[in-house]
Amino acid sequence: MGRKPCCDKVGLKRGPWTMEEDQKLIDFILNNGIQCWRLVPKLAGLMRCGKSCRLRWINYLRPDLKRGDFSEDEEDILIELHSRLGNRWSKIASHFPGRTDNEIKNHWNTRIKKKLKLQGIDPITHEPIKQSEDGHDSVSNITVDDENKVLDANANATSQDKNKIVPPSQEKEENNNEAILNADGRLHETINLTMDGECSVEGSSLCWDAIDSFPSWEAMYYLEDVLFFMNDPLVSIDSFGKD
DNA sequence: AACTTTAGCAACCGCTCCGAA
DNA sequence: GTTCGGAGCGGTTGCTAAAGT
Repeated sequence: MGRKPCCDKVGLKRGPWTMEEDQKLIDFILNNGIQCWRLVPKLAGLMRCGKSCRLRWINYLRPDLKRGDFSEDEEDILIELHSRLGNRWSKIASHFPGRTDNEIKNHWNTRIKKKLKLQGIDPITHEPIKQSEDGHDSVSNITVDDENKVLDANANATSQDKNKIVPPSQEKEENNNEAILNADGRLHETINLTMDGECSVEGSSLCWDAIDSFPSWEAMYYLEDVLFFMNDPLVSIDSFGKD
């Protein structure tokens, strides 16, 4: 006996969502919450499969989504995380509150891959691209001409050393569990970053593992503040955040 | 102005994981 | 231990707008 499909596809609408559909989904979830995605379209009066509703909500309709371009700092952190976690987009996304795995994946594939190649870094291995004799690198399709563009770009970027991308492989330490996220110049304490992508602060129970479980920007600021005060012996973590 | 190519993004597909029965 | 169903994930596709010719 074959497995039942996640939904009866006959008669279901596909393709881009309309504003009315969006509104129905938002109204339903805000009023009822999410118990079972399979039931959501039925109860919300949508001719969509539950999977489609889930995707639409997570990637587009959630109220806590942060939309807009990625900042330089976000890109740096993304590159760093990708070098450690690979294409585990949901794990990576859990470090970017308000960003979705889909958004991060798209941004990586359309922009950062290109950016790294222009910098002579292989976006898969994060190692410097080796040049073969015919003028093409051995890993991707970068040509000598592209390399010249890199040199030009670097020449123009000398004043932006702060944002210079260092291939993570060159800065990896012996202990892979330790990552220092110092993109903003303040967040420089040690964070435990496991191979599973879980992130936690030493001595604290703050930990998240997926987009849906990521608290909010407040939690991120809280984490940042905890990290800031951790060096201060006069401040107890237990008392932090209490009024 | 018309056509073609490219880039960016939303959405879909198929698979795996995990918990419940 | 096995099966089933729901949720989640990553790869891929397809549409649209912008850029180039």
